Amino acid sequence: MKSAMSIGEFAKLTGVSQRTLRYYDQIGLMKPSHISESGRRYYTERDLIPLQHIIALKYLEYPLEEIRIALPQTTASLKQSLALQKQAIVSKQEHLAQMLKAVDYSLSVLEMNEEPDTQFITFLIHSVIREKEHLHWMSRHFPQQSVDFLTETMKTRELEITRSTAELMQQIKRDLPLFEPGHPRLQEYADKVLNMVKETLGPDFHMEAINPDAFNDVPDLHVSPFTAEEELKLGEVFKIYAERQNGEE
Amino acid sequence: MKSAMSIGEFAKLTGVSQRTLRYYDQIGLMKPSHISESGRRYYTERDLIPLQHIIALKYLEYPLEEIRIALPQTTASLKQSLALQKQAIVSKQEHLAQMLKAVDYSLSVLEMNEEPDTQFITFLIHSVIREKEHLHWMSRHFPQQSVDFLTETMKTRELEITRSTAELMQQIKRDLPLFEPGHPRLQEYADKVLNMVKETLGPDFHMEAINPDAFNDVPDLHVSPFTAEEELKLGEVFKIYAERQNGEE
DNA sequence: CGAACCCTAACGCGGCGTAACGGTCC
DNA sequence: TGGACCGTTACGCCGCGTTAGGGTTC
Repeated sequence: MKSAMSIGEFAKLTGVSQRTLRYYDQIGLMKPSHISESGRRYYTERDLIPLQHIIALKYLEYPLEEIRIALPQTTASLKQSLALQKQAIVSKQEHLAQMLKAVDYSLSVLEMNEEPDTQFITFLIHSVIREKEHLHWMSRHFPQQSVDFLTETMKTRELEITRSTAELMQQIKRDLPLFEPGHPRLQEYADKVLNMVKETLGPDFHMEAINPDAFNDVPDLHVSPFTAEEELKLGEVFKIYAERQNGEE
Repeated sequence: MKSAMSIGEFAKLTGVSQRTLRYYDQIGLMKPSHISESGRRYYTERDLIPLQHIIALKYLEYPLEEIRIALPQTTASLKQSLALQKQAIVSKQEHLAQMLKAVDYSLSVLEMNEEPDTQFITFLIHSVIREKEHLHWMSRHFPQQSVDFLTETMKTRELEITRSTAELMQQIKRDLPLFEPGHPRLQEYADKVLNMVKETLGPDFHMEAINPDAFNDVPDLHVSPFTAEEELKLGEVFKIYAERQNGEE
């Protein structure tokens, strides 16, 4: 029975640093079994148990203050506290899943082309950040049918759709300054955009059904893949596209 | 064009606090477009773009210092940096999955019985913390066949096995002080334990094949569901069990 | 006696929140 | 002129790591 250890020995035995042990002593979380007259801390095997408790709860990311409270707790409150902690873990997992999605989008766009735009990456990440708000906004302003269609589509084809949308936007950004709004190249892009919209929102979706006021209400203000100038020119492109469509019919 | 905003207006517009904007100014991460003679900060719409970049990278949990470096970066290094960030996210996810497992074990044990033991919960959490080391230790000292069997079993029946193991240990802890080592109740427990071992390590596993020295090498020292006294008494129980087995055959 | 250990005190980290106290704008 | 805004300065948070400077043990 090696009953009394110095702080150094105890630290080696447990893998907890001397500084940490002194800190736990200081905040009253765990005091050593004995303290000599000269102030030296001596630990025994009995100190292992509370320390292992602390390590276990720290692993679950309890703050030290909570650990102090939780250590001498009853079953009921322990259960409750663990349930809370579980909730916290789950929401962190959700957060991480979102982050992972954002990174994956960004990486797949970066791999796609030579000269990517940081603004574009930013846009992608923001579209993940604001995903929930966007959906909420849509369910306020778009027909329920379209929202359902989108949710369904996203479940299975999210990465694919994000990628091709991103690719299309990049092409538009590249060619927009090179051609007139009426040029076949840009008109083709307009057509592609509308097809993508139909693909994601369903064939029954029509832009005309949306109240234009809805767009004054868009949540993530000012985060767009396009500059103000680009958006203006794009507006012209779509105007011409609409006119030609009406003319043909 | 409302081009110049005070810090208050800009904060409302972007949802970023005044304190944060001043802090970003202070550390040179993002300075306002203009500063008046009296020292007031004025922001314009142009300031939105770098701020959105910052928000996006913060979302990916980049530290501010990295953001400052990353903002004017080339494609190649941006890609590399994102790949690193992805790695970090994935390992955090793994960590969270482990935490979740630990909490779930603990909760399922707490739900199982009336009078649970904090030491027992601690043991469960530590068994998750040390999972990898345990497996590594086993692959050094146990036959490969048994390790493979265990890995396979765990893939499908982990929670179930953990639960029943926990239940058995709790029963043992409860009855151990009440009976003599040779008592049928305790002998039955010994039998159950050996059956559980066979169930998880495979029917071909035999304790005698293991070098006793292996147990001087166990990684998570001193974290056991039993006290030293309990372990001693348990030793006697198993000794008697082994003698009776040999006698019968 | 000296090396190896121990002690306390104090700063630093990151990203702000939150006073406290005073100047500036309309 | 007064109230709403703005400014700087500085402490606090959390869980220690990391000196710095000195005492104790064998």
